[in-house]
Amino acid sequence: MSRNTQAKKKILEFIQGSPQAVSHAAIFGSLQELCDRVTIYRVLERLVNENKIHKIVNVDGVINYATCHSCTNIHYHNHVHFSCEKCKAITCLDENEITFSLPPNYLFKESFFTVSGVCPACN
Amino acid sequence: MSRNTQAKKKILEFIQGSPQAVSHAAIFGSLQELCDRVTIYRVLERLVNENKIHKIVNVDGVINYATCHSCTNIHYHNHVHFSCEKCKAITCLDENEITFSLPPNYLFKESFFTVSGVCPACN
DNA sequence: TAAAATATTGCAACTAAGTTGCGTTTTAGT
DNA sequence: ACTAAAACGCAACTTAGTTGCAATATTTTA
Repeated sequence: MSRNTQAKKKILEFIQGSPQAVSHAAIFGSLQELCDRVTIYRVLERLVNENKIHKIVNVDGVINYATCHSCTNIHYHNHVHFSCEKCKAITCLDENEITFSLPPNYLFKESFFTVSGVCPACN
Repeated sequence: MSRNTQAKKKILEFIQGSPQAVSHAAIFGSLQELCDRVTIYRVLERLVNENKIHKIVNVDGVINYATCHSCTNIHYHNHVHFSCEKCKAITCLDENEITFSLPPNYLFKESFFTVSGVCPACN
């Protein structure tokens, strides 16, 4: 059973308090003295397994994390994530629901839709 | 001006001859004695800049490369890439054209649409 | 076609992201 | 408060990708 530790609480609060998706490096940078960097990786893994947060793979390959706003048990993150080239912010464009269909005999598990460019704040 | 070297020719041939997107590691594994691994990274960068190939960021964050089938000058890879959990193959589902619209004041540059799951061969 | 200019390569060393093993500490249930 | 299991810290490791620089290969042009 998963335990509600100090590190887990603080990390989840940090992600929930952020308007953007955050990377491991960003969490470690902000919560420096909270815990070891390995613990952050392990907490993030637990939070993903518990459906509290979800992963977003950035265009450079770095994994970022954001809270699930509208997910119950079934994860269906079929909205667009926007990655700004200038300020590096990764935001969820929830208004953009994407629909697509897989060809026959494909089994769906997860989807990642990321668009890169420049966000309004940097434009 | 870009030169057409041995390494570049062979690497492009290899990518063109592959039915799937390939990673740096896969290229290095197959073309072992062709050149240094750093050269592969640099050749891939050049091929991307010349619009001969395009990048696909896999769900695990590893970057893969595939040839551009239907691109002229403007890159618009708005089709779905499928990443198989079992055989690890990354294929282009060209039949799935995705349409979406960005909110006002967003500048579009690139898009990455990846779906993970199990492909027909492994299912 | 030989020389000069410059793009490309190999090597070694480096960074950044993420993982693993293991002994110790903390948490939750009784 | 006791105990078992979960979580932690630390150190070491892997994998992906980058950088600087001297040596080599490709093009250009004379």
